[in-house]
Amino acid sequence: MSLTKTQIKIIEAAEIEFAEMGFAGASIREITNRAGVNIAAINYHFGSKEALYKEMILFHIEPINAVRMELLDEVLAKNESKPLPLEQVVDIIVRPLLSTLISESCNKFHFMRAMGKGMAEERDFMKDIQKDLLKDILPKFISAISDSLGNPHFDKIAYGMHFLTCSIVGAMMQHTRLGIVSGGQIDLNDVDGLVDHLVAFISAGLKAVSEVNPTN
Amino acid sequence: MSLTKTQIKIIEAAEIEFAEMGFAGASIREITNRAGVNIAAINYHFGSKEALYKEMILFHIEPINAVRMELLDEVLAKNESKPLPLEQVVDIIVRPLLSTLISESCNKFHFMRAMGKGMAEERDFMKDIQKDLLKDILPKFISAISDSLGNPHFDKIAYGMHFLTCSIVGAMMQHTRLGIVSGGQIDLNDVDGLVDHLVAFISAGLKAVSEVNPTN
DNA sequence: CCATTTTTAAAACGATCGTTTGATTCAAAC
DNA sequence: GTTTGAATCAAACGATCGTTTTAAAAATGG
Repeated sequence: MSLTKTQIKIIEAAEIEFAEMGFAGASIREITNRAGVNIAAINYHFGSKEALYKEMILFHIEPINAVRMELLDEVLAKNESKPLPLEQVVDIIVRPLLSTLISESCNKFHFMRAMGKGMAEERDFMKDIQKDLLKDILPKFISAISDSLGNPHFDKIAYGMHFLTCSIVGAMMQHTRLGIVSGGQIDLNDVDGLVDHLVAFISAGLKAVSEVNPTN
Repeated sequence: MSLTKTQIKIIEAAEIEFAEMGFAGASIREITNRAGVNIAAINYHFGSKEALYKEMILFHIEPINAVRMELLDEVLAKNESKPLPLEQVVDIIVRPLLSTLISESCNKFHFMRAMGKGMAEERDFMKDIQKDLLKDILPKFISAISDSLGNPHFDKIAYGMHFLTCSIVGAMMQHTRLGIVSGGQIDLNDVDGLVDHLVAFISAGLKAVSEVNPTN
């Protein structure tokens, strides 16, 4: 689905409103006012508030997921059957996501927060979006991570993937807090610094999880 | 502030509604219906929807923070000036929280999700609650963690505390997803399993973050 | 240039929101 | 038993919600 200019204007306004108010708290009128379009434009162009939210997510994430898949397939092909270094797999999950959303040309801080909050929502249509986004890539990355960790007990993979998701969603949802806790010392636009540290955090965490109670 | 039976009834109903709908999406009428009280009861007993949310948080978290502080002071006293093992500090942050909220006598899954979502909100009153909750204990734990890590560059502490918070908030907010990603194999009531793995994940992650770019 | 479709516009829809009012019930104190 | 204050109740407050309707405007294709 290719989007018209009006649709993109609405999506950009929606990113701000959803980021600040969450899905339920966001106001259709606030979005359309900010976008400079009529109130009816959202229902005309998208069908509903829910559909607008979904389109906003897909608009940004689908290209990112395509890149992720391509990168993973590429390094898997290079490595044949050998397991990849864990850091490499985690990097492919994290870097395309954050470096796309935090770039000098256009910072998508609002979208990051809006999406992070959405991933935490429990409404049915939110879960459907999450399933749509993950159904193709999640199994492949779980498999690659499991191989990298030496195929530990499945519980370890489940715990690890859970914490990995929590870390990434949290880093997106609360990105601006990184500036606060650092007293302004960390530049929110320093995507390489963020990714390097987040990949290190997650990778080391996954390894440690896979080694808890090694006698079990 | 000690709470009456009616106030506790309302808070317990609010936990469910806030967990499922978020703060903005939660309905006063739904909460009071579930609690079996009149619509006006919330404003009579708490003053407002916001005040109810704040009281719900404090009701559960203040005792937990007291336990955390007591445990930290205790082990710090035992250890005199020596830095504590990192795992021990992280354990004191995580275990009192989760073992209080996930107990056989009363599972506070709803509250965990409600609070997790609240910590991710950006409304001013939410930020005020967060500051209230953290202002006494956060500096002490930051100091202890920094010591445990050998007092690395402050950026590492900032990144680490940020990811630590993301992991804990995520684990609370999305606790039920742990059952889904594990295909039901992980018991959501197994608080020791959750805490052991989460502490291992965070501790290893913190160490790795403090060692990123060791030449800098 | 006309016919057709697409897009925008103002206005109102019914529903629900958090809160307040004012009367009533209840329990404890004297 | 009376009084006093707290607690509960039904009802309504004004405001805002997402959505729909109806009509005008703009754009498109022949």
